[in-house]
Amino acid sequence: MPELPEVETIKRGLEKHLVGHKILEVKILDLKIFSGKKENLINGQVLAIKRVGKGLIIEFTNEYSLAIHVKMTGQLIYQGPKAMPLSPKVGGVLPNKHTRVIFILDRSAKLFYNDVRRFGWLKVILKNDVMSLPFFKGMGPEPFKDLTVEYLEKIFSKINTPIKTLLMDQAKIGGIGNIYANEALWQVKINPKRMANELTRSEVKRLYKAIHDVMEESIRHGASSSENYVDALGQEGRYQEHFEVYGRTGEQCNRCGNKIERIVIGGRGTFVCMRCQV
DNA sequence: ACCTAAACCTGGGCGC
DNA sequence: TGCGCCCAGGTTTAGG
Repeated sequence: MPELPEVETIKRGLEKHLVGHKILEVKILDLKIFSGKKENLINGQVLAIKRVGKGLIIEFTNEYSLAIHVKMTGQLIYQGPKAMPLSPKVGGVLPNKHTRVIFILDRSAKLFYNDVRRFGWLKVILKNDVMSLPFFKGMGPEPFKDLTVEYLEKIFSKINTPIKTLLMDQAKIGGIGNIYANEALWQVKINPKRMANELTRSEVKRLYKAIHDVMEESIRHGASSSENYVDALGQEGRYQEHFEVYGRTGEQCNRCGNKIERIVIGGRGTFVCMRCQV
């Protein structure tokens, strides 16, 4: 699922390829996922790309921004004039049947938004209003930015919910989703069912480091394409090859050899080694 | 206020 | 072959 490392990788790709382009035309193929006036983007030049949690913001030289959330199955793919082979997850050719928006750019380039499940959204909005969107407004501190051990100790101590559920709560911590919550907890041998307020100081400290470690490693490997994630050029990441627990039900734990189990916490699939995660 | 669970979607995998 | 069912899950919304 696109979480911080996946969205960060898309962001870096767009910074490299999309910045400087001008939008000539916007073709909206699915009204459900697009809001705001597309006219406000026409002839706008892309100035900067920002990421807030799992959300993206494309800023233009005029007073507008395009806020984007790809949710689970959204893909944002840039195609320059020289076509480059795309991952099979994109279907090889664009547009495909899941293409929801096509941005026609100057210099014979295009930007496609594909989304199988149609949960994602794109909003044209005044720059000054972006952070007042409910999604951005409620975002908690983020790894690699303003998240600190002291903050984690503070919120953990007063929240009575399983640690894994809390890690994925965007209002408390921005950017962590199911993959990295599972992976970080395995790294520090903490059972995802443990209540957040029962963690020791040392566990919180190690968890803080593990969150950064797994995400940094993921970004280094081009993020995770366990589902249909691809980067801004339609290429797959490789971090799924390094998963220790996520999606590995029935396989052996690389640390103790026990079988990885799938349990449900907060209505979400959770992967855990019941022997070494206590 | 705090916590849980359903709803939103579609395609893929499974059992029959 | 095909039908029905379950599952994936980030965020919002509704309910306890």
